[in-house]
Formats: sequence, structure tokens, C-alpha cells
Amino acid sequence: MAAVNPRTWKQPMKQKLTISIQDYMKTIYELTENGESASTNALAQKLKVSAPSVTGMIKKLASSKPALVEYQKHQGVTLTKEGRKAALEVIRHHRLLEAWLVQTLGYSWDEVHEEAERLEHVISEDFERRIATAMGHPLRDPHGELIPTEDLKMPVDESTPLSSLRPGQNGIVTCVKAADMELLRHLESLGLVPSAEIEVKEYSPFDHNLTVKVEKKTSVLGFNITTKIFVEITK
Amino acid sequence: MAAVNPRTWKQPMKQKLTISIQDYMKTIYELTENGESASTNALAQKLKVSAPSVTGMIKKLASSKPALVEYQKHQGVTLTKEGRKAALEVIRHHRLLEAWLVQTLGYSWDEVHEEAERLEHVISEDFERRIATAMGHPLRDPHGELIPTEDLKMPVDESTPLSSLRPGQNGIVTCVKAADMELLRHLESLGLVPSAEIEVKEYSPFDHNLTVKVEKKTSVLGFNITTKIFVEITK
DNA sequence: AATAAAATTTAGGTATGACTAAATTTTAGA
DNA sequence: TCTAAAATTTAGTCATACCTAAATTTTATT
Repeated sequence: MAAVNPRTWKQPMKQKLTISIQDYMKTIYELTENGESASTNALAQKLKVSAPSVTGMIKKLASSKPALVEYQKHQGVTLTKEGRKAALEVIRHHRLLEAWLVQTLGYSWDEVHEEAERLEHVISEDFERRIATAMGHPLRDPHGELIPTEDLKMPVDESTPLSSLRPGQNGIVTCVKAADMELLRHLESLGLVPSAEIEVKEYSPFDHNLTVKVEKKTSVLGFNITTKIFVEITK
Repeated sequence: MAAVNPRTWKQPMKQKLTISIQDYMKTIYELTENGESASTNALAQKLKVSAPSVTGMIKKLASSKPALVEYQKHQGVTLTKEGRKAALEVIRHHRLLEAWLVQTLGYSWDEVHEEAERLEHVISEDFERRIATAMGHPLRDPHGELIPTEDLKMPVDESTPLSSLRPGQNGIVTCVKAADMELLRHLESLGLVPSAEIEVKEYSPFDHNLTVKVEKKTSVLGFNITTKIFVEITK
């Protein structure tokens, strides 16, 4: 039961209007995964904050000791070694939490994200260790995303992008990336979840996009499934 | 593994220097449990914040809609109905979390407090419901403290204060209140934990304090165990 | 009842991360 | 290459919760 209704409660002041350092690090990590640097604008959009605010914060993160980011005017941001570790720690928290919430509290695959998003910032290293141990140090979270190791390294992904499959080939879904909850639920209803077997029926090489027809429901065609879905080739 | 060592990392700025509203509410609740009003000074001490800061925040909490506290200059603070609910919600979170962490992650009785202290602010109502259900809606946390009900009411405590026991009487410990971790561990090592059977050997009515000799180790005498320890009389 | 001590509030100021608007730099198109 | 558009940073503010020091009110003591 909610103590005060957030819709009707007129708060005395705005608490927590600030984006945490961890959120900055995580977002920079995500934007620079491909090797490129993250622009302040891109960061601003992701973090839902104005571009000037990002510039200011980035400067601070670049001048901390040790520095967490590398930054040059108009050149975007990259992570330092320490910065990458900081990012991977939050990501490890997030993914371990997702896995754990699904396993022990019956959260569904598509519900856990928000909860983990809040918990990831406050759990202790002890907590992290306990849930990792309790689950036998899983490699992937419920979405199939790789979980950074305890020493904060991102494991190499040995799965193959869906786009490399050709009609007639089979695969096992290892990872489903989608920010949209609606889409997640739809994919689940189609059986497009990690560990599901799929068969590629049609290939349209345009822009590396792949159209997958899942056996029974072709309505998935309505979604533009890009290489964000990865499969592991059975053989 | 810690991403950045908090001892050596020179943060770019100080994040989270603010006490949450929830912490204010929880602390006010604890200070007013006996029916008295909480002084700004007492609050300041508990929250480790200056007295003027408390005055300022209290004023804001009193002018929010709905108001969470009742406040008159120099007269201390009390909770409104809504305020009490807000406090009980955090307390419910805290105690459910403690119970759950002990049950599912093997935390010991004395370790859970800190972890719960951080998690209590970020879990959703959904999470609250899930762990409550998973544990079968427990009445007490691992320390024996009563858990507020789902509709945010504090159950009446039907156990009897230890001070009402006389030499020769037996009891079952229901609750052990102690802020100090060292003491908690010591009490545990003596077997003074919830559901333990105890026998009162000696009674010193001074100031309602009771000296309990636990069978084997009399070193507990060194601790001034007050009525903060409650027992349930076996018969 | 007067005064000293304690508790509390007021006044004034700091640090932080956010914002908008304007200035600048980079990028892209003619 | 020049110029217009886009991206980015600078400048200047604001809101918040905190702080210290001083003023005030309450309380406790003689």
C-alpha cells in the first residue's frame, strides 16, 4: 500500500533531481560499446537532461581522481580504465539482479528491468557476491545479456548475430535486446525468448536487417527486428 | 569488486548529501512511538544533520499536501495520519527485507540491517508484495520486531517486557533491540536471539532494568540489558 | 521571580546539479 | 570553398538541502 499517493501528493520539494554518477557511467558505456565516443547530445537524450548539464558533469568526471572519462571539447566522451570498471560494476549489478529477481521472486522476463534499475545503485558488494553465488555465477541475465565478471571484465560474446543466418538455418536465441516493454511482451508471446529455437524463413539483406518468421505467428513481421536479436547457431 | 575505491577516489562532487523524506519520516516515527513529540534536536542527532536543517525540512514536511507532520514552533514534531503511513511503509520495507535477506541469502541476524537500510528506499510495492507472499506474510523480522501490515498498521505487540519476569520464570525471546552490531553479535553468541528460551535468575528493579543470566555464560552481565529485550512468557 | 542554561529558530551563506539563452565550433550541402 | 544547419559549449540563473553564527524562546535553578 502506498503511503502517500505520488499523483496527488504535493511534495514539499523535489528530491533526487540529480542523475547519479553510476547512471552517467552506464550510459556512456552503452553509447561507446561500438568503440566510438559518446556525444554530449546523445548522453543528454538518454539521461533526459539538457546538453549543458551533461557538459558540466562530464568535465567533473574527467577531473576526478582517478578520472572516469576522457574528454576533449567537441570530441565526445570515452571511458578510462577506471571508468569502464565503474560502468561494468553497475551493469553487473543490474544483470545479476534481473536474473535473481526472475529466479527467486517469479518476476517475468519483461518486468524486471525497472526494479533492477533502482536496486543496482544501492546493493553492497556483499549482496552482489551472495546472489552471484546463489545462482552459480550465471553468464547471462534473463534477456540473455552477458553479465560482467566479478573482476569487472565483459565476457566475449560467442553468439552469432541473427543477420548471419540464412533461410533454412536454425538457431537458439541467446539474447533479446529491446527497450520497449510492449515489444518484449510481444516477442515473449511469440516464443522469441532466450533459449528458444528458431528457424529463419526469409532473409532481406537490406541494412543488415533480418526478417524472421516464427512458425505460427507471422505478425512479428510488423516489427522491425534488427540485428539486436542474436542467436547461437545450433550447427 | 569495487569499481573505484571510495577511500582514494576523489569524487568530482558530493552526491547524495541529502537525507530522504523517508528517513525523516522513519526517524520521527521512532522518536514519537512513546506518544511524545520529537524535538528538532533529537532528530538532528539521529539524522546526523544540524538542528537548523531539521527545522527547515520539518516546515516543508508540514506544508506539503497532504501534510506529513504536525509542527508548532518550539513544540516538537508529530506525525499526521498520512505521515504515519509513510513511516510505516518504510519500516515495513525494512523489516520485510531483513527477514527476506536472512531467509534467502543466508545473511546473519546481525548483518542485515545496513543492507536493508539502503534497499528499503528503492523497492517497489510489487517487490514488497512478492517477498511478503514468498515468506507467507511474516509477523516479525529476524530481530523479532513487528512488521507493519500491508495496509500500514502496526500490529499490537502481545509479548511481555522482560522487566516483568521474576527470578525463576522462563520465557521465549521474541525481540532483541540493539543498535550496536558488536552487542548484537555478543547476544547471538550467548543464544539471546528471537525464539530462544531463557530463564531469569536475578532481578534488579533499579530503573526497570533486569539482569538476565543465561545458563552458561554469565559474561552477559557486563551488558546493561534493559527492557529493550522482550520475552513472551511461556505460561 | 529572576536569571542562567539549554533548546530552538532565524539570518545569511555555500555547494551542487539542474535549467535557458546566447555564443561558438563543427559538419554538411550547394 | 563558402555558407547554412546542427551540435556543442559558455554564461548566467535557479532550486535544493545543507552549514555556521547569532538571536530568540523555553526550561530549569536558585
